[in-house]
Amino acid sequence: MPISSRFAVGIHILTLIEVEKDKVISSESLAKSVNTNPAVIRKIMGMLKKAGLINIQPGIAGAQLAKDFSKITLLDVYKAVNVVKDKELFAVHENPNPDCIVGKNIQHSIEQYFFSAQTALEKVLEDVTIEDVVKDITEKREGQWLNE
Amino acid sequence: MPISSRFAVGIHILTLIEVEKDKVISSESLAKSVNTNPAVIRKIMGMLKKAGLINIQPGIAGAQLAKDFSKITLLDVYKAVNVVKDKELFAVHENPNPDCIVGKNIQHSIEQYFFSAQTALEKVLEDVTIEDVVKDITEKREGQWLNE
DNA sequence: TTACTTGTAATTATTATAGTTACAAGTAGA
DNA sequence: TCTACTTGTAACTATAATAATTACAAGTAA
Repeated sequence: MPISSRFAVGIHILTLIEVEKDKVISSESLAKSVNTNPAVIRKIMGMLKKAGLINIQPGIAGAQLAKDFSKITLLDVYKAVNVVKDKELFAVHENPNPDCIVGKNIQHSIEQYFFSAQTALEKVLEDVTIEDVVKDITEKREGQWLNE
Repeated sequence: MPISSRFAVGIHILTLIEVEKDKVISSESLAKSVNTNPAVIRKIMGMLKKAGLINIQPGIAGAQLAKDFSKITLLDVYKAVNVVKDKELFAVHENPNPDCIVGKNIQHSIEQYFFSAQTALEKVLEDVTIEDVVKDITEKREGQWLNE
């Protein structure tokens, strides 16, 4: 089962806030761009706010980035939207038989490789910022804008 | 949601077959070591066989590795047990709005980073073999064995 | 024949996802 | 204050994967 699309949607939200920073962004307009329900967007935005990535206020439209877009990494978003728990990208079977040499020691062995793999993945995400994503997108501008 | 424990169980199965290679290994004895149901083990063993990692025959106990344990990587197991589809570790939201500059281009941008991250993860798995896992375990031997 | 095995289907409980609806509560302009 | 809008959140749904379980046909070998 893939890692939840909350991650991709979180990136989408932050990117759109930056690209459309001269506009007032509501959960409604974001939902149209993402093509989902405003409540889904609000839930994810709540997570992004909690992580200190955006500023939003009850009752007031107009989300803002809480940091410069060059300082927000994909790893920040990934952690904010809670798609993968710390050190738990890979499930390990519970309670292998401790009376078996393999059952007794396999978890400790496997986990170190699983952690290495997860860390390698997260390192890649840490090296990409919202600025990179914004550049990918704006370099392809074709004059199409939301709410115009 | 974590990557299925089929992966960890697959590694456990191959490791036990190697460590106990002088014994006759059945789905029953493997199930005891893993601490699950024999039918679960048989299903995963079917996947390992299909991937050319083990040799098993209907009606006959006694699984064998189909390759030397130094030639079986964790990536081979990961692919065999089908826990992550090719290029689909991360879900991407479907159908973003093509009338929005962000919606139109975000997927292409995001996917390249997602693929890089997934590749980095898989590269780590490719560099670990069942031999490495077996060594981790046998270096900790304390005289405990299954079926003795 | 028997006692065992594997292969596989069907069923279940559990859990996360993603969407939907509804509404209380906050905000701001008229 | 009234109105129109917004956010925050709860409740509910449908869907899908996981993992365990049971059952049994079919293969194997003494």
